[in-house]
Amino acid sequence: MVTGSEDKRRTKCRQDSLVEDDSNGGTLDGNGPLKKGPWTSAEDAILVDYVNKHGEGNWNAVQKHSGLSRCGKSCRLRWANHLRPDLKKGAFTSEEERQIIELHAKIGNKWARMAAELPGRTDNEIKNYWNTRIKRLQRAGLPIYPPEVCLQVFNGIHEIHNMGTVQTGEIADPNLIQQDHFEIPEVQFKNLERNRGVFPYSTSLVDIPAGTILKQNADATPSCPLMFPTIHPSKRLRDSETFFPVVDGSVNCGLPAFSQLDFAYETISEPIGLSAPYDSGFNTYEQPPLDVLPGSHALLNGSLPSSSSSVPLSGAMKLELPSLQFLETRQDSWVTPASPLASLESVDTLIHSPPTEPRRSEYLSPRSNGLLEAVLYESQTLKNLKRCSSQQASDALETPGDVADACATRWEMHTDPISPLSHSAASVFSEYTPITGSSPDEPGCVAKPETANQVSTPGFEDKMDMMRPDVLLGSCWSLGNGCFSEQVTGTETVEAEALACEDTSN
DNA sequence: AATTCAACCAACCGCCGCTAC
DNA sequence: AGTAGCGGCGGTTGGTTGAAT
Repeated sequence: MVTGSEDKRRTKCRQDSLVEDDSNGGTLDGNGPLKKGPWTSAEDAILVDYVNKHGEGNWNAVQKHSGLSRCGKSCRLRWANHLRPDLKKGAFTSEEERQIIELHAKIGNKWARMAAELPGRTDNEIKNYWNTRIKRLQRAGLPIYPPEVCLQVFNGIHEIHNMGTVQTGEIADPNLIQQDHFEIPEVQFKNLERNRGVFPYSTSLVDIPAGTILKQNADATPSCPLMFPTIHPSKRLRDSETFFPVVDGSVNCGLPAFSQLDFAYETISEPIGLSAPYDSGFNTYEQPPLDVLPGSHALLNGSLPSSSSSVPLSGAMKLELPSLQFLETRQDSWVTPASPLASLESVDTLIHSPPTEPRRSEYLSPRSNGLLEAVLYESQTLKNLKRCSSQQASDALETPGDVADACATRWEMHTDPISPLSHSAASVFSEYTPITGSSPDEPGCVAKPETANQVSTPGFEDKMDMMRPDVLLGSCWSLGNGCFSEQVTGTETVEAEALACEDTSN
């Protein structure tokens, strides 16, 4: 029985090795079927001889003229990867490794382009090296990019944004690579890493049991966020589909990466501390990590994936990160309309998620709108907090003491001298710890499932509540395949009401 | 000594873009 | 304009090797 894919494959093989058919079937030169597998030295000699005589190219003619029972593709590959005289053998040098990392940070999985920058090296070689490295770093829970590269790339992006433009699409001119044009939104650089470095409680994010969706996202967020390798448009959707595979056999939110990681929205205006952990074993980068956090991860985890990464998060490593769609649709909820993120839409229109409550971006984040808004937000938060206290005092599920503790905690979090206006990703996630339902840093208690139904008055307060990451997170989760169902149950209510508020206010 | 596992490597596969017809 | 062939690219797979247990 021939499956569709098999049939397709046959067709493809026929196309790819048409010469083979011609020679074996048509001319039937006696070579028999095309050979596969490792090349022998004799075959190598034949191929080298042929190329020396006829030059490179016209690979399908090799079999005809040399009697080699290899398809043109195989010949080309063999020549390019092993027989070319200008190939550099041996392990990568430190300089080459550094180049690879930098190039990957800039252009992603463009192996051929990278190979062009590394004379004597092949794309396959670089690709293998990178994949191996990724696995190693992933296993070690380290980010894939060292701090220097992060900073370099980040600066490049800032330059771009400062110029009011965002480089999108392919880098047509290889020289542009040197100019640090990237395809990744700036926001990618700011998420977890900053929070990790600033918030003492941010590490709880990575304390989430490995393999959870949160971890996946945390992993997907380059702790030293650089960029996401360019994915072929035709593959992006496919990648995004697989980017959130079943994790630990239980979690499959069916969401593209960044749907949660983006909740590590930035809250600090300080210069980004791109002090990401790095591969300490990487000899090119000797300085110690500036901010090594337990549980930090490489860009692609899980099997980056793929990512990206296209690595199924759980097994195969996807090296590509998926779409930015949730990054944009969710994170921009915390980004001012003037945020450069908006211009990033063009980064990859294919990956933008369509119906994801764009209205939420209408709510300005106090974290991104200056001190005044921040003060207002804090004021509002306090107001909500008081309301929350009174509401919770009557909540049979909690004792008065619990309420007091919870609110005290919330206040503490909100008056955090370090980041009075911030939610760390960790805090966001911790809010959804089903144990108590209390949110450590929740400003208005609104997202708390038990109290969600108490938020019935549309208005500014509710808007503010909806701006809260836990609300957004809940709505994001609610898009999943039932994962975090407990939380979703509560948040869906919030979200519904939030949307109702939005409708009302609109 | 046997087994397991990770790292490495080579090769294949499928898709895409370009070009010639 | 449509199609087929070709070359190239990126992802993936499978085999080998060596270290660890």
